[in-house]
Amino acid sequence: MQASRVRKQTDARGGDIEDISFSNKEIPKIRTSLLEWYDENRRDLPWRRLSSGQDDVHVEHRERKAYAVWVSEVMLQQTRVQTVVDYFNRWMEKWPTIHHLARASIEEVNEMWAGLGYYRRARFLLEGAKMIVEGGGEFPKTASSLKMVKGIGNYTAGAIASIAFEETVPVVDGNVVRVIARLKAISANPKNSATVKNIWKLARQLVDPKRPGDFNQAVMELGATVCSPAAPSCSTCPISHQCQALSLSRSNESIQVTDYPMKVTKAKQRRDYSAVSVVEIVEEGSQSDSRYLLVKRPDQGLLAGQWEFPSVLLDGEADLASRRKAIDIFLKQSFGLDKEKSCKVVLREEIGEYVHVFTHIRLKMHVELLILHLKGGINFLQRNQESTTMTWKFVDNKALSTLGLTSGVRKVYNMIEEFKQNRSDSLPMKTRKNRRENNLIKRC
DNA sequence: AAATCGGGGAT
DNA sequence: ATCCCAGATTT
Repeated sequence: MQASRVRKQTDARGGDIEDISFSNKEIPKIRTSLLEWYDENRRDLPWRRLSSGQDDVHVEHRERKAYAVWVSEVMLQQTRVQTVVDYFNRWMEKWPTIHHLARASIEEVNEMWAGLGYYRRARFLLEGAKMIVEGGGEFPKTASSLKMVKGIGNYTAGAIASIAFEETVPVVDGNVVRVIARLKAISANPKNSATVKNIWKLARQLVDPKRPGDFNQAVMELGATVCSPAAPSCSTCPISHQCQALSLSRSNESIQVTDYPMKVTKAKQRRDYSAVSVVEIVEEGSQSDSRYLLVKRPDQGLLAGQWEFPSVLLDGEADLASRRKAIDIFLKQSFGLDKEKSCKVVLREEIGEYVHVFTHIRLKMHVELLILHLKGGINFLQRNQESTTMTWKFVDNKALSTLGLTSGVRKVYNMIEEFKQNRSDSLPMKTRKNRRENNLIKRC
């Protein structure tokens, strides 16, 4: 009892955050000003074209909108509007309704999502679509029933319910936290669960029962365009008169609007190191059939289900010899490529390093290009693949440039392309051919 | 409560 | 470099 009191979150004046609420005077002002502003300033976004409101009575059309809102909201989790637009359009073109999506494969979905990040979201979307369609096809229409679907949490449930079905429920995302923290000058840690709970309570007070979907979008739109994290445009803000952070900043020089919400320091990333080998197979005789080897990552964990160049996670910073040894072992165990077999190394060269930064990992990749000449060609790998669970495929140059790839793999491929470009610029064709045939070919 | 899970744009 | 984005799930 005592302990929980001590930890209780407070607002700027040291008061109890649970005592903060919107008065009956400010609520209608905020609703009216915000909706008026939103009607004038809302961005024209693809998922808004279908979801304008309450006047469509046909169930089918309404559920079509709900599906579009669902897809957009999941894509928008921790992801900027600008990034989502193209992915959303491609997705809706391929799977216009939940019934189309329910028939898709996880492989198709993964490729469509490639580059967008947080790949669990895509898997949950597919699983949710199958669940709904196979369970009778009725789209869940309330926030509480929506939350039963994997990948739909508090925010997304509120967003779909209010935008597609006009349920009077709030949403709280990063924008809403910021807007409300400033409106009420809440200096408590915004990551603290008690603070989050109370911001939900405040958002619930505000949401306009006449236009819940538009109101929720208005708050988020304000947070994204006016009440921004670093440089809010208070002079153009429609609810600046209700903003306590702005008011405090005017009466106290040591206070700024951007002090709200409180900044939370994040943990440093773990440091990982990997050896990446871009394996290019050159078939005997036909130079045009040069192909790259891609392997599929496990369907759980980091970058689940995504394709990548063969790579090995290293113990730490490793020297060239150790990295090559690790790659050799990987290729032998996964594909039976080893010294006894009749393959030739046409080229093995270090391309460079690339540091890829995730939210919680800082991965330094050592990239090499490994051109192999196989007498049996690609079929060689086919025969040796039975002993492993590794899923792999070959992709030619053209396909690689259009394929859905994660950002890191795309970057590595660009390094390879650049390397090859430089090499062919600096070496005449004749020299290249001679060097390959006379000097660089070694036994594995 | 803390860790996991991407990627990119703005500063 | 750092922040943070229309977050959710797992541990």
